[in-house]
Amino acid sequence: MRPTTRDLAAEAGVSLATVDRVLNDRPGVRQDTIDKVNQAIEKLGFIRNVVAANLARGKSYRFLFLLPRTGDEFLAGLVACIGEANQIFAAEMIQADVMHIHQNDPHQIANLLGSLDPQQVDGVAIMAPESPQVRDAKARLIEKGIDTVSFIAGQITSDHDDFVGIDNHAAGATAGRLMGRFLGRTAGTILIIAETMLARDSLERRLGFDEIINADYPHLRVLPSLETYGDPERTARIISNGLLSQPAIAGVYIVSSEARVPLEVVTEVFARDKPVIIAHERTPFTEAALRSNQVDALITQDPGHLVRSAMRILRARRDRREILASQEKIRIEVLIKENL
Amino acid sequence: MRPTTRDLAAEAGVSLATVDRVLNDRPGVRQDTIDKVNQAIEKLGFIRNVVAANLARGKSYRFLFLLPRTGDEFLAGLVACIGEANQIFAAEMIQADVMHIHQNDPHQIANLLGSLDPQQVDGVAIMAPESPQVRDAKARLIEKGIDTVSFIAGQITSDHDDFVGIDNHAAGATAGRLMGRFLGRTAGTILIIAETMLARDSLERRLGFDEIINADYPHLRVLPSLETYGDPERTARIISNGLLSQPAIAGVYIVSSEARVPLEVVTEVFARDKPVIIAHERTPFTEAALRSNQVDALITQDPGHLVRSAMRILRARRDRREILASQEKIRIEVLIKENL
DNA sequence: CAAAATTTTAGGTACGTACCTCAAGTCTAT
DNA sequence: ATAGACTTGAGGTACGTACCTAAAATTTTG
Repeated sequence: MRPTTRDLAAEAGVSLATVDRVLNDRPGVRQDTIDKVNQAIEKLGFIRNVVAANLARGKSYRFLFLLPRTGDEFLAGLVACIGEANQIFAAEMIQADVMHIHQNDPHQIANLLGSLDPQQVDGVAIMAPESPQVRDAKARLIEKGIDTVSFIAGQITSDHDDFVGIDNHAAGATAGRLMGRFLGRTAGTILIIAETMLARDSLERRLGFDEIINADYPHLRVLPSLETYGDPERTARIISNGLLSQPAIAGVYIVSSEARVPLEVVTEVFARDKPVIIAHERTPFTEAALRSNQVDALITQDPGHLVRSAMRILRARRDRREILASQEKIRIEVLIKENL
Repeated sequence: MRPTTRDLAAEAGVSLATVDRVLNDRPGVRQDTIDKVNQAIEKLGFIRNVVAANLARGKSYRFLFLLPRTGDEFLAGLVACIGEANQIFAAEMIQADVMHIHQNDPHQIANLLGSLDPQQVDGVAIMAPESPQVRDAKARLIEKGIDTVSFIAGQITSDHDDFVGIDNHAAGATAGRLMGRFLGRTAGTILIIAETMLARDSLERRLGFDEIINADYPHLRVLPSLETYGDPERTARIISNGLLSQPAIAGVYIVSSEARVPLEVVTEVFARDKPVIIAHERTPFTEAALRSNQVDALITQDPGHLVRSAMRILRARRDRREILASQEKIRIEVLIKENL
């Protein structure tokens, strides 16, 4: 059997109360007594039964996901995954809620973060572009005792803030490599479509993509990014324009996580002589597009894994526990028709 | 707050003891009382606190992984993952051990399974080729009250036996598609190297691979499989022979999970004019080969995920709980240099 | 209708830990 | 030496559930 606090007390030659004080960093214990207990912990290989501890504390974890308010399918999928994760984690008394934010209003995000009550929320996963306001608000949250992680987007604020998501530079490079290999000796230009290049993720993906194409595929030329601003009409217009000025389009890389509108437009415009198309994220739409050969490959990150990972990391920080890095590493997945 | 058994008892208008009998399927409760309690469960949305229940029961889960005795790197990685998983799951009183088996001796495997004591082991994850003996032994284990899952290899015995691993037909198809696309218009033959084609996984991979190549890449021809039987010398010999008779080799697909020896031989033989090489599983060796461009792509399954998934499934079956399918689905991953 | 069988209640203890109080012990400084 | 501070011990209750016993209530059976 695993040693308990009783065994610890006996081994260290102290009372249960003292063991408890040491384990929970309570004051009023002399240093050498602390050492004695720690030695006993070492010797017995005592592992605190977190589950019993949380039961005794009546503790539960309440986390919050702050997600952008757009209605795209990737986000809808994320919200669904949070619901599923709540089911799994219910047994461990973990519960996550979702709040939506205006992505382009850092002030509002900062205000919302500022208004969070440590009594109500234990940790927040924030999916928002980096900005000084948000960074400062995060720092204040941590001071208040609310943990934060950057979720999918955004940057690493400090040691207290993990990033849950993929390396977007590598994701872009992966897209670039696949584009290069799929095109083989075909020469031509590559259209890049993004919602906005102001987002750090899009920028990094593009950089990674360019790096590979420029280094290894000199017969391909990457065009300047077309920005859709999420507007279907604008998307149709700029892609058509892009085509007129650049007829020899061999590939299309859709950088942003919402691929639906760009894909629909591209599919319509290139009725035949379809270029190689690579997009991001798995949604019902992109999945169907992959099945029907409209898209050649998807670069994705598993939304379920993202959500569970964020929740596990937030919980581990609450418990002052280490995480298992290998489990929390979010992989850059490559999806083709065959491994859907 | 989440409702407790007390709330349940109050709501159903019965005592705690009766609630307990209903929850744990103990005898001595009239059907209409059972119904009353179940209605209260529905109404309150009662979720049993599994953690408190296990604490009260003093229950722990002891699982066993039966793995082949070969010394390849993929297996070594698996064993390491089991160690890591033990760390994670220690808090939930789950512990997994490893035993090694002779892969080609179904009799011995069956004997070992037969000797397991339900008092000592709660569940077994078995990585072994399918055989009637093993199938029967599994059935007897389930009767004894020990749960089983087929792990990576082997088949689905019954409803009581989940399979933890990838769809090998789809994995082969994925390899086939990548091979076809990477080769582009290059014509030639494709060398298939396997440890043995007697293993169902290798067979399925090959079938999936052939299906794609034959359907979509008529300028490529897949050669008969070369079987290494895990013997380095034999590997070198048959690959050299294969080359002599088939000079126009455009691609190499290494089907088995141990790619090291075949890769070393292939790399040596094709000093220049390297074919497209696709292999399976991520190991220190294959990872290095990918980085140094000796390999073009790896089709992998995440060993950490495999192990954790097997353990979660076995635990869920013990608890008579449902699993979250989306979390337990093992993905067929595509690894290239850029998304390692 | 009474006896027997079944069902239900009421109360307890336990799991491993947290957290509380009160008393007793041990220092340190004057 | 003694007050005041700090340190430790002993005991308790609690978390949500499991599981046990004895007795009470109800139903079934002859």
